[in-house]
Amino acid sequence: MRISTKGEYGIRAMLELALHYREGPMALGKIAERQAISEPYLEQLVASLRKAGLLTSVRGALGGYELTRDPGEIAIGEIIRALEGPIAPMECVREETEGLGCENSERCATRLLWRKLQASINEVLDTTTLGDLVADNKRLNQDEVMYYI
Amino acid sequence: MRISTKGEYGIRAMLELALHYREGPMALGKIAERQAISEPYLEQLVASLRKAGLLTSVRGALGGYELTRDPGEIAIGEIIRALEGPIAPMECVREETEGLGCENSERCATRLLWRKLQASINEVLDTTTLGDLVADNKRLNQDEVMYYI
DNA sequence: GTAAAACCTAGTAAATAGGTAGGGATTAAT
DNA sequence: ATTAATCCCTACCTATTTACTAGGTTTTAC
Repeated sequence: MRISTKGEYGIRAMLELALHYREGPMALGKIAERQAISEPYLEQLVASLRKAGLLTSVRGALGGYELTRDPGEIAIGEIIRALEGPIAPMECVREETEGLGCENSERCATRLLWRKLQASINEVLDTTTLGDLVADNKRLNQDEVMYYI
Repeated sequence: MRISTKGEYGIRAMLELALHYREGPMALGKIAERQAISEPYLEQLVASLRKAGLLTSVRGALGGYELTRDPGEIAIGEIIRALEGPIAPMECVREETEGLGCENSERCATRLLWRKLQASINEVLDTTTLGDLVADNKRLNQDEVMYYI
């Protein structure tokens, strides 16, 4: 039950962009530096986020990345799914492959448990937005400084 | 965010024992057969469950395993933790290593998120017991047959 | 004493995680 | 027009974890 560095770095990068929303594109090198993440690695993650429509890029000199929507409109769940795939504690509750692999899934007690767990995780990740993190960060630090893990 | 086969198999094995609670020790071979799990592999998982005090063994011929407590008193979270370690979506919210690794964790907005997620997962896993799964199984199948994933 | 069972340790193949390397394409500034 | 900065893309690599298998020892009912 662990979120990998993909999800972690992705959220940190998106939070960095959220803290500088509407300030024009931010270069990947700057994001990587401020968040102490390997730039070429972050590049791959950002590519997934772009394909998922969560951010857009501006190419060329002075280019960079920016959020496509207001931070308050971007749920953490979207970021996690873009980077780590569907949120499912067990294969049998993954929407894409439902029904496949187990014949009696409709009468399976443990599957009910996994569903409950999945719903609980989704609830947290889909009701929390980048905007919430920005607000929390402001409250915890009283300035623009962002402390990362 | 996946539970591995350790947790899955462990829960299925424990549920099998719960379905036959107070019927005397059940041989590992029988559990493995009924749940279609590799017996030598299950052996290792069961060793962890025994060390965690969730089941006891009876050695020798006619031996086997049985739950140490009533199924209603064994939370799913205990089983998962015994087999997969502490439940923590991120390293920084693992009780054992709190504070280590990150200096500003007390002012970290993303850590708040991980805490919320962790609490949500724990809530489900610690309020659901093997007894609940037994009841669900009975309701879903109206007999002693157990359908597994 | 024999068979059935739990117990224990080591090894191993495949997948996943967490990167690195190196080049190509696009564009602002000069 | 050139340069420098930047995004874009693919391939590769290493360590760890996962999910087992193999082969033995010990205990106990019969």
